[in-house]
Amino acid sequence: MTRSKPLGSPALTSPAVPLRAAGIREVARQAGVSIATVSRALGGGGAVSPQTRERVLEQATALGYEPSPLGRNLVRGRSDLLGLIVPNVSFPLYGEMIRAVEDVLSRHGMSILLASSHDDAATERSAAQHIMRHAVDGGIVINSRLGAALPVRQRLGWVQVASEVPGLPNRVELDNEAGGDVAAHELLATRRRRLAFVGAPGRESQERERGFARTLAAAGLTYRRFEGDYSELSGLQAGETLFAGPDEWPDGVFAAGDLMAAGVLRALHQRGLKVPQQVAVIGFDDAVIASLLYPRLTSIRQPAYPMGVAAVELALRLIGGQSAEPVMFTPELVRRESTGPPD
Amino acid sequence: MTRSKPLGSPALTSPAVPLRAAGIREVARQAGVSIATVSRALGGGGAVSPQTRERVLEQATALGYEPSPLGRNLVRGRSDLLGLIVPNVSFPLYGEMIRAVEDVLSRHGMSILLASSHDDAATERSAAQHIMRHAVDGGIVINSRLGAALPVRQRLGWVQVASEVPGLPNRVELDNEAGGDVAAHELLATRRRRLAFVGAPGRESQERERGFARTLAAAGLTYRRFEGDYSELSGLQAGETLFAGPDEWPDGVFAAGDLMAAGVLRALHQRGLKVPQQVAVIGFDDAVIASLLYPRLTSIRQPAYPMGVAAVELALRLIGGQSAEPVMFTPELVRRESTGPPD
DNA sequence: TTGTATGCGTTATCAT
DNA sequence: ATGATAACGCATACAA
Repeated sequence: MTRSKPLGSPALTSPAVPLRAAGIREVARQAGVSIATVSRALGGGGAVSPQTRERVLEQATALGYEPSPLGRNLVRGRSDLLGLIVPNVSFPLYGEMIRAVEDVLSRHGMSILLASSHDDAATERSAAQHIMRHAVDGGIVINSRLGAALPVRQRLGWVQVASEVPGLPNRVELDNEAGGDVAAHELLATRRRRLAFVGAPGRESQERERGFARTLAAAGLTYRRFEGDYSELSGLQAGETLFAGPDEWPDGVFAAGDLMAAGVLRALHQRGLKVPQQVAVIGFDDAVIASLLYPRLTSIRQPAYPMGVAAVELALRLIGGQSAEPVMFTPELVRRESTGPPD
Repeated sequence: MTRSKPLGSPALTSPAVPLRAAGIREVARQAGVSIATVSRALGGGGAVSPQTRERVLEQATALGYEPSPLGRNLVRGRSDLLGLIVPNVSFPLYGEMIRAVEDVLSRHGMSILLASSHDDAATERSAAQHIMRHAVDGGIVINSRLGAALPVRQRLGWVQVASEVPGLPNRVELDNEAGGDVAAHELLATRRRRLAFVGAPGRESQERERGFARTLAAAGLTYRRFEGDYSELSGLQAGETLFAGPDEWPDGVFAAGDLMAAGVLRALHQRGLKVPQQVAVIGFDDAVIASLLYPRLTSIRQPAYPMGVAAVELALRLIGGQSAEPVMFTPELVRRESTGPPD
């Protein structure tokens, strides 16, 4: 990347508007009332005579007055802010969740304070502290590495989504095992018998494999396995390994992530194998890329948006002092072009 | 998606820790000093005797005290918050920018307040107001539809990235025209002569096309064009249209976005045309998906992360009262498998 | 070095 | 219906 010389516009440094925005007292003075009345006229709380409210509103808009959230929050004891900690902002799945959180929140007049954990415990901890320094009313942690060790007051209304540390009371989860189960069923239903699994480190992949393995075992089948790291490259390597020799190629592959499935597809292209005629491939997550691949990838959908919605609602309920219970989501198969009858 | 029954954990409703966190007075009392001394001991501002500081710190940690950001912000007149308005959180390119902003910000002890504009002027306006209600020190707007009409006090240190409304003094831009130019050069260099452009509404696509057209004109060439909407589907339709008849197929296509390029690739697959042997394809943005496509897509890279960094730094400078000038970035060609010598 | 006192901008309580 | 005033939690100028 290159940063060329600055554009021709003049440097911007000095303010173009009054240094100090008008405060409540100024409005009160101009309107000839007390600050208490101004607060009532605007806040909608108490009773104010129509003509007084009229005058106040008039002066308020004239002076461009808007209540300071700082002062307001100070006295109310809350900030209308919700913390959100995600492993990686630029990962599409998390983007979906963020979008969900934001959509719900904006309906409640709240905003979201964002931070990343980079899948690292220490970073997550400092992110949480950072966020709490802003007096958020609550928060959501996605894929927490810390779990209960999070420096968070439980009462604040913090919710964990797909936490790496299970067992917390206030959480939103995905039934990964059921996902693996569905994948196995789809492959079996399309008459695949020589199966392979491409996994990755971490609890989620393990759970997906467990469901996969259990269903295969029930059908009297085993499978080959390859350990990747959720990257496309590791999927490519998996594919190259699985389809190396001339003997006994798998005719069905289940990858614990769409990126790895993409890698497998690429290996298959390079070997000149037809998908799904010769080999069926199933991914996990159903990220946007799934439908962009060639052929379009069948995947186990992780309902990111609904999970995000559930998480905020849980947090909001907690903040409101209401009771709340954990929620479990079940993934669903999204059938596309990479599975189907063989040959 | 399915939401199954709640998990077995007990409902969580009542606080597990002291209702009210210890305040500065409590610490002062326990340490036997005044609140002013506590403030100094912790804030690092004034001078405090070592033993006093010792005692204060001791009590502070013992009581689990942490200064309220609300009170602090109120008196300091700033919040250490930066607003960030993006069109769509789940769009990878914006994800990159968000990541950049966050990385830089965290180094300055600041946090980011996020909102989406959904590429809609009204939504953008309300998002901005929402954000400003939290007394942010400044902000960044990506792809603003409002431009100078943004309800933002210039002095606050707001920066616009790739604004739809040009001419603002505090902005970060991409030289789209140069990008189109580079694309044209790459196609010409690989001996393509029957070219096509797939565009979309908006200023950015126009600029990219302008650069493309100018360079082709200089070579005495024209091109066919198709108007899409940045979606894969529109790219697919473009491809189907361009390669419909038996006559005079293009041998090089430049799409104003990677998604549309993906659509073109798919159309080419369906027609059984070889890329790049028969047709070369170039996308724009170099989003993550570019290298996931088959074949891997050559694209004009929009340096999202560096642009994000530049934007925060600009904002930070503005907030600090320093002068700042607009910055222009130049896109670069990322050569992959979808271009190269014909046949 | 430490304490006192004031102010930040608002809401809420209590009189009037 | 309206006004005076006390918080809210902290930082800081000033006095000691």
